[in-house]
Order: sequence, then structure tokens, then C-alpha cells
Amino acid sequence: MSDGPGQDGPGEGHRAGVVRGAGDPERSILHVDMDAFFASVEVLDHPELAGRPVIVGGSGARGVVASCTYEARAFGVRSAMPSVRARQLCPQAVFVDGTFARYAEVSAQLAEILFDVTPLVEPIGLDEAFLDVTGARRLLGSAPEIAHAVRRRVADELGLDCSVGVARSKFVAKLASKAAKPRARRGGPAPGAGVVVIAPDDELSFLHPMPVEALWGVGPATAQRLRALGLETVGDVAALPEEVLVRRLGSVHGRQLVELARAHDVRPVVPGRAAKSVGHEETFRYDVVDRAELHRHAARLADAVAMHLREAHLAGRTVSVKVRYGDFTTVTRSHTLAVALDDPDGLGAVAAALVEVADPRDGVRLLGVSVSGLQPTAVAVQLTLDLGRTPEAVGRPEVDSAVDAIRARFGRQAVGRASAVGADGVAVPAQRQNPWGPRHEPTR
DNA sequence: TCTGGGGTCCTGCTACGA
DNA sequence: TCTGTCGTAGCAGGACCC
Repeated sequence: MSDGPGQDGPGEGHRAGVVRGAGDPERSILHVDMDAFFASVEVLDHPELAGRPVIVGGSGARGVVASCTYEARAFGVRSAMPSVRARQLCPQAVFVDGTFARYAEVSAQLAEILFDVTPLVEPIGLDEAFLDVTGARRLLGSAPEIAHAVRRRVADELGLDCSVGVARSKFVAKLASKAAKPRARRGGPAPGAGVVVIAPDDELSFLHPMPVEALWGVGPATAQRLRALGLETVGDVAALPEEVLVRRLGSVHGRQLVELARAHDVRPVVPGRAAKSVGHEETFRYDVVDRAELHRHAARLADAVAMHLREAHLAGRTVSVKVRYGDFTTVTRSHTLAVALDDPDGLGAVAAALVEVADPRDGVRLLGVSVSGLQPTAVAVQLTLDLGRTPEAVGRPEVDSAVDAIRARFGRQAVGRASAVGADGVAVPAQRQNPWGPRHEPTR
């Protein structure tokens, strides 16, 4: 992991140059965050939507809001909100399905602008990035000047708005960009500052009044635990002895929160971070209760993942399947192969074997297939040859051993070839009350 | 309100080999 | 030969982020 505080180990950060700590007042980090990105691109491409509440996301019964304009936010609409709820709050909103290829295209244009400033750009999703401009200042001016220049270029060349935070650490820069954002209000959004600069001396007075949710890594669950300790603000967390949080939240998480609350964030800007997993998941329009149908979905998802892997010239050893039932309980099952795969048949068969252990009779809402333990295809082929097998001969024996291993754990009846499921879709009878069985049966 | 899809990381547990 | 310990890998689940 290269994201944790204090973990600037050997890696991209070092290759990128001298890694400076948060205590170093010379470090200048920019966080560039596009304003309502997807929705703004839609308005850019469809000017007739300007000034109207626009919601990008699935408009069906199970869709959620991916992005929305500030005009929609004024009605209480937020990202990740169920579309049904969004429609209740803002019936006059224009719903758009979203064209992700177009957003990726604009994102690439944004990247070009940012890489003009410095090679030390760490993209976070399509619409935001960290820049370490420490070394660029001599050429381009002070960090705030660079921030304003970036905003101008994004507006001139892309026709879109962004907000920029400037600080000496990623954490504070990110909160600063948030503080620079426009505010939603009825009658039209109130423009934000556009650029907010937090000087080292002002970090604590900026951070400490914020609610605990402002800390990276604090979501609803952790916020509840912190509140149970009487901690409401970032300042409260900063004042707490580290051991107390370590006891409650674990060593890594506890330490990280206290460090962030004290504005200690030494994480470097890491350009070109490699993906660690590739996956594809899908929420069905209706809960799937038929095993054969589940198998077909598994094969289709595995095929999509395999295609993605091959496009990236990657192969992976660990195949995972995620099943979410109608009541939202979610289970995952995974299997690690001896060699990495990227072919749809091999991945599909392992996914099918893992899915086989699920009982779809309760209704499966979502199915996902992902592959981790990634390595470049060339390396995977070499390792395969080292094992004394030709690449062509790998897939099936690996699948066989995966199926064997799963049978050993869950019983002979639990696993079968997808192709073995009859055309009538007759399912293998469930073997246990708990369809996934015990987690740790003796295997050897 | 009732929860998408793409990910990352951490924790706790078990199994296994040295 | 048996047993305990330790490090590591694999697995499952949870939390979080955009």
C-alpha cells in the first residue's frame, strides 16, 4: 500500500523525485477537482440544459445518481442517492443516462492540461487529481498562481469549471478544494472561491472545527464509533492519545486518523499507479432466482473482465465472485490459481464454480466477477513456461484444479461445470442451510 | 431513502510448512 | 516422533472512496 500516511516506501514516489514530508513547508500540493463533472459535460454538450436541474445516472427503479448540477443539488439531490428519491425531491429534473466514453475523453483532455504543469500528477477517478508542483514553482510561479492558471486553462480549453485546493499535503489540499466549490442554492448556485490556499500555519485552525467525517477513511460506520467516544470534530480526534484510537479502530486505521487530524500527511503524489484488480459487476433489473440464468450472467461478466484484462495486457491469479441477495446481504468467494489467467473460458469456469455454491432461490440482486493478483501477460506466460506447460495448455488444467479445490471444500455436489447445468436450468440441490457453507472446512 | 459500479485497503481467521 | 511457535498465504467480510 502506498496510500497510508508515513508509508512513502520505495516505489513511484521515490522514482518521481525527493519525497518531502508534511512537516516540510516547501512542499506544494494541488488538488484539482472538476465541479459536477458528468453533469457539466452533459450541459456543455447540450447547451439547452444550462441552468436546469440535470441528473446523470440510472433512471430505473434501481438506479442511483452519478452526478447532478448545482441546480439539482439545491433541491437536496446528491451523488449516490437512489434515482427514485432524486425524482421525488426534484420532479422537474432532466435525467440523463450518461455517456462514460465522452467523460473519459474530456478527462483525457484535462490530464493533458495537468501534465503540462508537472509530470507529478496522480489522477483520482475521471474528475480529480493531485499535482505536486513543488518543482514547477521556479518555472511557473507560486503554487497559488499555478492553481489559478490551471483553472483558467480548464475553463478556456474545456469550457468547464474546476476547484483547486493548495496546501503542503494531499489531505489538506483535498479539503481546500472542497472549500473552494460553488454552493447550491435556490435561484442559482453561489460561485465558490475557485482556489483556496491553506498555509502551513493555518492548517489546524482550518481542520479542527470540521466534523469527523472530513477525515479520510471516516465513513458512516467509523463516524458512529468516533461519536460513541464523544468525538465530534477533527480537533477532538487530534487531542486524543493515539493509543485510544488504535485500541478502538486497529493500529493502521487508528494511527492514520490521529495523524491526519494533526495535519501530518506525508503521502507523496504517485503518478501512474498500477491497477490491483479488474472487475465487473451488475445489479439486475429483477432478482435472479434461476441457477442457469445466474451461470449465464457469470459467464458474461467473466468475459467482460477477460476482455478488460487483455486490453491492459494483464492476467490474474485470484478470481472472486460477489453475490448480493435481495435482502442486501453480500457474500464473496474467491479462489487463487497457480498461474494467472486472462481467457474468458478459464475465468468463466472458475467464476461458475464459485457461483455454483450460491443458492439463488432467495433471489440474487447483484453478481460480480473480479480478478486480482495481477501481473503483465508476458510475465504470466513466462511463469507458465517455468512450470513446464505451454500457454495453450494452461487454462483447462487450472480450471480443473480450481473445481477440485472447491469440491474438496464444499462437497462433490457443490460444484459442476456451467456446461453441465441442463438446458432446462435445473439447479444442483442446495446442500446446506447456509448455501455458502462453513468458511474453513479442512481441505487437506 | 434504501442503496450503482469501479476500485482499494484492513482485519481476523485458518491452514500449512519450516 | 511429537508438539508448539512463527511467518506467510489464502480467504471472507467490512469499510471506504470517487
